[in-house]
Amino acid sequence: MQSGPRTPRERTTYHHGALREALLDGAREMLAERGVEGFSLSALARRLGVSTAAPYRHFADRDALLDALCVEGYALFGAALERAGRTADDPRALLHALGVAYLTFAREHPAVFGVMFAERGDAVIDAGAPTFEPLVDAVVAAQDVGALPAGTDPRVLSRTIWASLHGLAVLSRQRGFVKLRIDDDDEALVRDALALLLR
Amino acid sequence: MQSGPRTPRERTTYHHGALREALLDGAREMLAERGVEGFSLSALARRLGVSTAAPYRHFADRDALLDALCVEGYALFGAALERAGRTADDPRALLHALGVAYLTFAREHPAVFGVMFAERGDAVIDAGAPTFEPLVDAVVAAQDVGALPAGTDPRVLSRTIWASLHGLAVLSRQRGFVKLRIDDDDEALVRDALALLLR
DNA sequence: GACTGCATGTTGACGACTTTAACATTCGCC
DNA sequence: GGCGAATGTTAAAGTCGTCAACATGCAGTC
Repeated sequence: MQSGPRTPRERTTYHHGALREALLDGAREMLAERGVEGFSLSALARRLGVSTAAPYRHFADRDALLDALCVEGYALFGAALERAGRTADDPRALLHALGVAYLTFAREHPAVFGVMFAERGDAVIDAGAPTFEPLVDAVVAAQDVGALPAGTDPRVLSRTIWASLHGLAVLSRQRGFVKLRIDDDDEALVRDALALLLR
Repeated sequence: MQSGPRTPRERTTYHHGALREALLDGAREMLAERGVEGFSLSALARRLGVSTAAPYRHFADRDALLDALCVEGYALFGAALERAGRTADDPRALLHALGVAYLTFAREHPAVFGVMFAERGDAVIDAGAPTFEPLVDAVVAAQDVGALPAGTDPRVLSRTIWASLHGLAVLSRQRGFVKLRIDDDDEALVRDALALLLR
């Protein structure tokens, strides 16, 4: 009756007891260890000491499990952004904190981050919607103090800043900046980007 | 002795004659039609009317074929950027043209673009290096006319602008901006971004 | 407390995929 | 003309995703 095991673990009970959570936990681990390409439902079931058909009692298919992980990821991501935002008072510092949190999340959960922003169903996209609200709020605050042009649609500004952060996250995650022969940390990446974006 | 067929095509000769090119062409098509997930070496071989083992005479494995496609893609991408750059004289117009070309390439070759910037080997990353030189050159030119701060390392500026464009490309490609309820075209995305980045 | 239904697991199988080893054919060169 | 290397084929192993048929046990009812 114990909960999700982490290594190929033999069960005494016929029912696992908490397979759904164990699948999510295990999938998260396997994703972190092997990446999306190396993620296999069969291997996951094996690791949990359960038959390869068992996961289908909890998820329609492999993609549904990944979708669930995405939704979970968006919640984590949104929480991280919101937490980071609370420490800052100045709108510039706020945007900086959000940016660093953005890159940090991408660096700490590279596989989940990758899956979250890969081609997924509409349900996943909808789940992601609230995640980025802190960013829009911060942009509006920055407009109020003149750090961003007041006359422009805040959604347009948010989109640009979001894209900049996202691009930094994606490119640094896959060592894209190696091509420019600079290898700065998240802090510097965000600082330099905001130096250009804000006034 | 004819070259690569596009549909399951029967051959009269034992040797295909141009299997390597046919594989690359076919892979490009299949990638465009079905995306990376839907890309299968077996299906490709079948479509070319060749055994499933045949591709292994030309590529070490599935990934090697995709790598080759990436290298090809970088060349195409770089050429597109360079071509777009030639039409503009003003550095601001130059950056704008490069940006639009960036988004256009991502939109027209979404699958290849995705593979190019997915986690790939070092060889692929090296192959991508020259692709982004036009961008660095344009940044320097923009510094000269005061559109970008002159005192800053151009590589740092390039990195920021590159990330912005890349983020725009990635997020608009996967409908990320749906969350902000705006659905502009590439032109508008780039214009708004550069309005913030340049002075 | 036995009965029963539903959630949850297992078994076994199918078809597709990647990859390899062993064998066949042909091209190009001496 | 002959021969080796390049390029195909066949057959197989091993993995994976998925499903149908069957087994088990938990929960609630009489």
